[in-house]
Amino acid sequence: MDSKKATKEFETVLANALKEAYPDIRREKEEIHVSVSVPRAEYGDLSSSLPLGLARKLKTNPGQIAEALSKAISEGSLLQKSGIIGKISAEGGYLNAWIDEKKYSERVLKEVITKGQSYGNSDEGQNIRMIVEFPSVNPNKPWHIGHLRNALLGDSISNIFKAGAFLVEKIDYIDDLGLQMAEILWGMGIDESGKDVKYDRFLGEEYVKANKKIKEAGAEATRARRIAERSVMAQYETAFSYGIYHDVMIWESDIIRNRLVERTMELLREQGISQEPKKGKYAGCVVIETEEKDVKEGEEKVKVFIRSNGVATYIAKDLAFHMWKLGLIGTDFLYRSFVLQPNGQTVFTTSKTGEPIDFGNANFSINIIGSAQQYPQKVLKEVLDAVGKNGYRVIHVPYGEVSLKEGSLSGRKGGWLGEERDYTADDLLKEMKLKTMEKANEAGKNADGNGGEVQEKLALAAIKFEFLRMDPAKKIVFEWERALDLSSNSGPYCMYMYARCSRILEKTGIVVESAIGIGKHAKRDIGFELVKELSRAEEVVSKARKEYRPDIIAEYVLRVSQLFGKFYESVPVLNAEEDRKLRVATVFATRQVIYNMLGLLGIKTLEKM
RNA sequence: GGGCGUGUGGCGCAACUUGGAUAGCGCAUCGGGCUUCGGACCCGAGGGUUGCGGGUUCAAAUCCCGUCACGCCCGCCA
Repeated sequence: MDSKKATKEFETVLANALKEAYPDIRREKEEIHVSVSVPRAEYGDLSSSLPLGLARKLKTNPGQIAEALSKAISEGSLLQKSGIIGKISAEGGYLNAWIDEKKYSERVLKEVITKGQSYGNSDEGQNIRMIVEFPSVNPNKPWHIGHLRNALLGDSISNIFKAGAFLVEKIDYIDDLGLQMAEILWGMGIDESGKDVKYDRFLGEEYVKANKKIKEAGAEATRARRIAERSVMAQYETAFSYGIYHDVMIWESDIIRNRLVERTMELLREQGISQEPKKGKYAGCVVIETEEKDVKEGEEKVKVFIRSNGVATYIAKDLAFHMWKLGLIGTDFLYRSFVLQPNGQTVFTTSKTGEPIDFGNANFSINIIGSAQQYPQKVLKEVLDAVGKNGYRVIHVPYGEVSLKEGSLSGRKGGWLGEERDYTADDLLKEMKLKTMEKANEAGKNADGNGGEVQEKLALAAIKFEFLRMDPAKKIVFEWERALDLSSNSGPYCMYMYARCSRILEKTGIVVESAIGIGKHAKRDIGFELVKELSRAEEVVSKARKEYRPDIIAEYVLRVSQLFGKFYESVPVLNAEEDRKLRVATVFATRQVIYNMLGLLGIKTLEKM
């Protein structure tokens, strides 16, 4: 019994009433559908503004139309006995529907209890294969809080799609060839001979040489890879501490070594998508014309894919990567285990030696990439569109930058380096643990009775909830004071409500399954409000999936928790006289919904805290 | 110059895609509530011309046009 069914029933009644009362008027199902909403409690459980919409057409005032429809419903006995809508009334141009509390409560609670951990899931994905790419941090620095936001979004969106029966592959792209890696090697002491030539020229030459060497799997490339792998291993320690896991990492050096770029460019040339200007500014490059005009130059704007020195640009490598993701180009990638993750699953990596595994070949890819990269992502989509009319299969989920009051977190400038504590994912977790510990001591609880596990989970919940509860599009200005504020709008708050549910259930001794069918009074109280909210889970998760927005789920689980908080204070469960079993079932279902929804955010619950 | 995003009580956010009845939540402020299932809780109060100006509509935070502010992007970089 999800909320959609109640809405649907109401819509059918409305459609039939319309047919009865105004046979000449035609309204699309969709129109009736959008007129239905959830009003304030005093106006019932569902409300339709249909009469307001018809007023103009019928040249009658909305109140009369509502009355006429209401009359048609009662006289035509349009409310079915087996249905869950018990009453409909007309008021101020609206038609309001009241749900039968007892029937609805029983059906909703039964469904939650029966489905358990899969409540809220759907099968809309039909086992479609998809990729979520995140966070693809360069292997030359620790994850800062901006990378963390990316990773948390990617992880949660993966969960949300898995809950929709999609086959999700979590991929991390490791750029071990970029300038940043070169800079590191440089810093670590590359031969600086050649100082007699112009410095920029020397640098450029070295860069070309480095790219060549990598193709040949030369010594420097091996060294770069070794350093990068060590760095990624360290970054993954951070990921693991946050419960973030991947399926496979794709290394840029392996994309180059497997000649994916060349093969992609060949394909583009064959299809006449790319051009090779013989003269002018782009002589010697391989370029693709874009749809827009370059205002400054007054000529066609082009994107360079292969530079005149023969080296592929970022966009070319990214295109090749996506051709692979979508199975548009063959691959000889070999994989080996990178490390066994704490969740028991191995994360694989592309490698020079290993075995072929069936990664990639996805129907679509969701890329969690900062909104600053919307332009290159758009170009990528356009080119993919031209190649195989498949551009729509790349979905860019842009998220707002995380910055500091004093400026950016730039890796290059070291903005992530703080004075006392860094703005890294590691330090944030450390600080949050201290904070939850402090809070526990204030409340007189034994803070580290479980070897710090409780504080660890609470700290993770606080951080994850804080980062996921707002629309990804919004940018975040990070401040320690606010980040460490454990207010009521938080992960720990939801966990607290969950723990309270657990506590009650521990004491009831009722077999929950038997609670069904025994609700006698199911009054229109806060408990019913709660049940109605619980019924929305699938609808909510589905919306979050459609919009790539975990914040919708955070908002929902917070609402459920708040309603439970009120329920808990005002309605006795253990000492209930009439509705004890129904209330126990409500508690059980609430606990399940909080568990499932927090799970989608990557947050683990605690039985006691 | 062009593109994208954001703008909602002092602060942080929700509602905008699909226009509906009194714009929700938290923090902060003020005032209440532990003999009852866990106080990391609950109840109440004050605080809003939804950046600004037009338009459409019976009805606009929501749709349209304009405008302002802030951020990001528009390189043979990555």
